[in-house]
Amino acid sequence: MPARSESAEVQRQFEVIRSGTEELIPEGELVRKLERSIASGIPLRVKQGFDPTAPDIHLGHTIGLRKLRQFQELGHQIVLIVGSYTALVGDPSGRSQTRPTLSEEAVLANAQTYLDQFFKVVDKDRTEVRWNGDWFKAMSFVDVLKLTSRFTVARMLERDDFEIRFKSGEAISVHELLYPLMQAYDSVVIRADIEIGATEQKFNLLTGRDIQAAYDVEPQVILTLPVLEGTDGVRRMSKSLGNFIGIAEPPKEIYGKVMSLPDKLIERYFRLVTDASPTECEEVARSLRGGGANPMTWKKALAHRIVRMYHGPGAADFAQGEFEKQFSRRELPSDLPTIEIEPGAFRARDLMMRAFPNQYTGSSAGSLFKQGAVYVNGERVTDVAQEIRIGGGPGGQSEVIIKVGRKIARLMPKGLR
RNA sequence: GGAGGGGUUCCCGAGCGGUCAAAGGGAGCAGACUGUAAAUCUGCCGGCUUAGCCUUCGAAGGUUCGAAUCCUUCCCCCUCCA
Repeated sequence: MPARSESAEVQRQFEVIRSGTEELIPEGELVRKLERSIASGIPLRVKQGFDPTAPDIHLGHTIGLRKLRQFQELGHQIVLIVGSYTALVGDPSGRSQTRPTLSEEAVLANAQTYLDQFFKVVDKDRTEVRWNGDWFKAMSFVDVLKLTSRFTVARMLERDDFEIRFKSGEAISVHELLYPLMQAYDSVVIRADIEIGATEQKFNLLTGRDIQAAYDVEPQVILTLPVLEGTDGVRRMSKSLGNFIGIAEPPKEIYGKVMSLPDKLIERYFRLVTDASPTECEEVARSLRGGGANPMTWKKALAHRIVRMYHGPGAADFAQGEFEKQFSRRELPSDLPTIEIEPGAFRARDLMMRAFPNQYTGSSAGSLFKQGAVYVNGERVTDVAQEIRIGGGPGGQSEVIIKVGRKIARLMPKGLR
């Protein structure tokens, strides 16, 4: 290949890699790695680690996964590290508290679910999956001492999370200090050329460079990506905060959650978690800023797009149709959850609790009645004791629709139909 | 090892013998308004067979008619000294 087209290719790849990133450190090293890779035909090894602490991949994770996908399309080798051992420590990043450690079994159980979801975004056939337990399990205490001697306490405490916790008097367990070193050591073992992660991972990623150098491995380039805000519009998307949109969630659920996002996140979501081109994103931004367009219109397009990416166009159309039906026209959803119940007379509150099993305690259900949140067959019911008859006898209804806030369910007598 | 401070309901944080299921804020849920947006206002916010009762203030004991509040022991966290 002539030198000119090689350098053009380096330039092209560099631009793709840099797009959408927060930081790329150091850029010069990336250029050199790309030059060497393109000249030799040996792909770069691009690493990202995941701790299988909770078995749901959400849109926040997809930012990194989509970047990995880009690397695959550029012909590079993706290495996914399943943090089977690091999960036992718990990443202190962005934490104000020590994480509870998970049992080994729980970690293994989560990992498979995780991988299935990874491969909705990255190409499974072009991915190397490594479990870091494979090497950590084999390490002796002497090996651990060797690793820990390569880093100093002062440098570790420079790290923002630790510094804040330390100064504010929060507990930091010694084993948490090991986390960045473990992640760094992963990079030594797999000889990572590039490691990607969210911005809060910067310290861990940089530690990887130092530790690699200490083990005579060429340091990795680090690439950080923006952190996605969750459905509350403020805090980072996270399962434990309950503000996440999981890619394996049902289409209607994803669509609905996207619609509940604050308007100010529409453009950001388009840019960070959809396959919209930069030109399209620009158009969205212009339209929103211009003030002419109803933000809801764009949000619906966003919701449709995200559902389509993970469940296909049919599901996206369905979710949109259902949304319009249920929330715009206030009609019943076509897949109304139905619960069969033995015929008889019920107090309204008991019936409501039967319609939404395990969701309410007697007290919370009672207060919802008081607040006028409960509708039975379209009529607001405020008396918890109001009698409702289901099925056979006189006054017995063959179908009762109960609506509580945004939730809705149908009760039918057993044996009918 | 020594000295001191602290552990309160999902989170922060008041309370320091009865009037405490425990102020206030945040989060959450619901109602009004709406576009399942934002802002605003209102209500709920331990549980139950709900004008009453039961369980809660790190754990276990104890004092008292009565304890989140006092005492004892234990567990945990932090600060300073070594």
